[in-house]
Amino acid sequence: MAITRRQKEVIDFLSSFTQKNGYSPSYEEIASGLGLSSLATVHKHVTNLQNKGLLQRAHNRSRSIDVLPVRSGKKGSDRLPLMGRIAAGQPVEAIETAESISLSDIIGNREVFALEVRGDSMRDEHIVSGDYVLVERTRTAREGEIIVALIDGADATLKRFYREGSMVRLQPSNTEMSPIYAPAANVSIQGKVLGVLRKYA
Amino acid sequence: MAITRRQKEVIDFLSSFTQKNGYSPSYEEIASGLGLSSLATVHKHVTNLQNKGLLQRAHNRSRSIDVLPVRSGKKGSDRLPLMGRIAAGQPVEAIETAESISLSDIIGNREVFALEVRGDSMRDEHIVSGDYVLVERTRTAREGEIIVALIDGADATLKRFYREGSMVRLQPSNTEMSPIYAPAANVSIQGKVLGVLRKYA
DNA sequence: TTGCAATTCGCCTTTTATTCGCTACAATCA
DNA sequence: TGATTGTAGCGAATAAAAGGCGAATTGCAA
Repeated sequence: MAITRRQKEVIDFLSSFTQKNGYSPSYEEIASGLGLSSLATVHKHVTNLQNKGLLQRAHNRSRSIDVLPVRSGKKGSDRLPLMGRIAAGQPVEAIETAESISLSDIIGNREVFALEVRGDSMRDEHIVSGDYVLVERTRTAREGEIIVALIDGADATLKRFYREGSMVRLQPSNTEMSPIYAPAANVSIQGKVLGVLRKYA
Repeated sequence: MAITRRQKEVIDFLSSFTQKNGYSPSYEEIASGLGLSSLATVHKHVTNLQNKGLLQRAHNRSRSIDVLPVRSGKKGSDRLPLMGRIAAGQPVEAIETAESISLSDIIGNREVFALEVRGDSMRDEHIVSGDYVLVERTRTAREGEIIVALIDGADATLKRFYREGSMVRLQPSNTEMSPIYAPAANVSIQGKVLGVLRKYA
């Protein structure tokens, strides 16, 4: 069952609102959150999404919308069977499914968010424009880790982190680019990169 | 669970009062804590919340309210908030959570498996040893798609796919490597790559 | 048994959800 | 091609919860 771009926006708004406030939004709040002026439109969206099984709702009850946990496709969830290593000389279908992999293997219990990458500063690291980096929200980092840093409270960038006395060196992984040196006090670490996700069109 | 804004305020008051004093508040204390003037209103709130299973209470007993632990179960959701684009010149924490991303966005309802990549044949494509490619199981491919192919029933490789008459060209993305030419009949397509997942230690 | 807290009742206002009729667009199908 | 279906949107009218009140009543517990 297909989901439209707009419907995904609705779902995302619902879950982020509920996450933040501890209760679900009223239709009016949904409307203003999505830039709609008619409650009828909101109602239609919610009804459609309910019919698609993506959320639950009690009839005529205020703020009764529940976004259902991950809509798992036909089989299983977001967990993929790991079929083995490539170039192993065997037909892929012949390999027994022994392991599996999913985002949970990267996330663990940490607080993680995603960022879409723009620019080439980590190209030699094979992180390129359009990729999503999976970032654990943390304030500290160890030598050489890839981090998301905020410099002078203004520019967010993706770099490798090195400490040099009271200064910090933020090293791009691109031979054509120069490292950034800044006082440690001016660099605010937003998180460190746990993984990368890329989606081909 | 469906909960309204006011109900959450009530719950929050109850748990913080109980936390602070070691005993639950009387209805009068609840009323003054929430700015209410009628105990009937308090009673209605408490009754509603009890019906929703959020707290317990003994009938007609003073200060007998117990706030039940919230079954959160928030972990396990493989869906990550997408906070924005990096290098956009804005503090990451300032960006509103509007979208999200998860493996489902790549998988859809296709049949997908993962393969761990060995070797450098797609290095220029920024797919490197240790990455996991997410592969849709399919028998056909279009010009230029990245596929998993089995050559002569023996070697599974990751290459870009091009048709050239009755032959097939499998093109590595590595300037140091040469393409493989093979009769179409000897090449068995195992699937095509939808995405890449990388996990840092 | 008596006092204080909890419960119940009817009634009111505000908030929220639902429904109706209408336009427009895009994709699909015969 | 034209017809049909599904998504997306508007505003207005209606109905139902949710939230609130004061007063009367009940029921533990000292």
